[in-house]
Amino acid sequence: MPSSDPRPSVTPPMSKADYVYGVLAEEIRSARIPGGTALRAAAIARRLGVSVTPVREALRRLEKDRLISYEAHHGATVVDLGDDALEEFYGLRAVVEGLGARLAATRITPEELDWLRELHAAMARDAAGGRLDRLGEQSRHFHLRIADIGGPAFLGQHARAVHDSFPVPATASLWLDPGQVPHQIEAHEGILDALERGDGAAAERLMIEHVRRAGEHRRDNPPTG
Amino acid sequence: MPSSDPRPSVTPPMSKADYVYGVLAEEIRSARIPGGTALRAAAIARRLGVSVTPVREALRRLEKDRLISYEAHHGATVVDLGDDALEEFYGLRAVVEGLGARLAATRITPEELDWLRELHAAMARDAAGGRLDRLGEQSRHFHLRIADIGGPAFLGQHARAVHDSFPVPATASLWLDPGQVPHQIEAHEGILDALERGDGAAAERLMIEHVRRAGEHRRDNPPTG
DNA sequence: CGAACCTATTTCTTATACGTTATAAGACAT
DNA sequence: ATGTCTTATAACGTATAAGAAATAGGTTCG
Repeated sequence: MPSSDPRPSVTPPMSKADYVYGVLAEEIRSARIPGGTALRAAAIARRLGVSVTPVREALRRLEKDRLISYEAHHGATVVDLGDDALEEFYGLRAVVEGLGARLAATRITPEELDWLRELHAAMARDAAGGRLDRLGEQSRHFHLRIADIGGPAFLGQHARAVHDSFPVPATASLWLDPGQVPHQIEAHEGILDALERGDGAAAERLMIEHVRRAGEHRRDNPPTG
Repeated sequence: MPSSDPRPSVTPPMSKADYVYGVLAEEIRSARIPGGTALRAAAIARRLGVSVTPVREALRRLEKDRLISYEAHHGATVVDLGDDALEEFYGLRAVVEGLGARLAATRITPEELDWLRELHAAMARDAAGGRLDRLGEQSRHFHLRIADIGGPAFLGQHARAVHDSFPVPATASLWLDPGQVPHQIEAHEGILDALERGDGAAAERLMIEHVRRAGEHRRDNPPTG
């Protein structure tokens, strides 16, 4: 990955609520905590060595992320979404990130394009070298960066919200399938070319097809776990 | 509005956190609390007669709604979004609700279509009778219901999140402009016809055009506040 | 005169205690 | 024997208070 990621490398001291939120979000998104699991605030507080107050705040945030459902006086439960939701997830990602790509084509700067090209080259190197384990996370950065460029004020954050609101076990990543990786790399390259040409319509179409294809592959190849 | 709204008419006792959240969300979305305002938790707690604990939970939820921004040890600030965000907001709504309409065309039931037709008839009556003040809220139900029908498991909730994540002063509603109302009513009717025909492509196209047009009108007619 | 530092104040952040509600097991009446 | 009511328990919801961090104002040193 390029090193010019603008996020601060020295993170401010994390509050305990942020810490709890980060831990639980990662465990739920990676499906290490499976859907349907009941989350008891007191137990989480004991496990992470904090009181229940920051745990409650973390649970409220996860509820807004649609990763847990909350019922008054009953507790929190990790959401359990079926195949219908999976199809909607990829359909929504397609149109949202497609819009981001279309807008990005008209306002991307050479520096931003270089950053994406660098990231893409790193992915191509990893793919050629068989280092498939990093590709999923790098692809996430690729997609969300384009959405941020196309819609820095509003769209990018919503694209991130959509992207992070669906629990996907790591074993379900398209990028772990050696037969699929070349096609994905090629799709990314086509999108980059469209962005460089300033061809918003093509960028949108290619992004939509790319994400839809990922959804179809995910549907036909359920996670092994 | 039709009376067959499936939500329970007897609402469970609202928690204080829900109460605080509801009050603040309404005040921010209606722009009664303008963008850039600093929100102090203790002051809110005093004003609403609760302690800071439920206030903090409400603020965390509003942060996830992107109605406020939160900075550690500094406090919450009502978001202040510019014209760029406005354009992104309507663009995002267009593609998300367009996808909802496309999916809805293939799975809408006669009962659901009847409900929408009833709502539409009520809007047409109010429009003809000059009762423009209700149209904005009714239109919100119209759009979100279609999204819920098209994507009941996932898409509908995200459409709602997008719709509610942008502060729009009541004075900015398209539906208060008597010159625009007939066009909007006509657009809704065209969408309903496409849904009835099961023509997903047309429903998506019409919904996108409808929302985009609303965004353009909003851009050319800033709120009078 | 300006910049850096210290301190007082304000506000957020967390922990703890108490009240409230849901759930399930057991007793009682039918 | 079954259905309902009672009660015990466990979990959530809220208030309060103590602790931590950031900001502003004044002071001191260069």
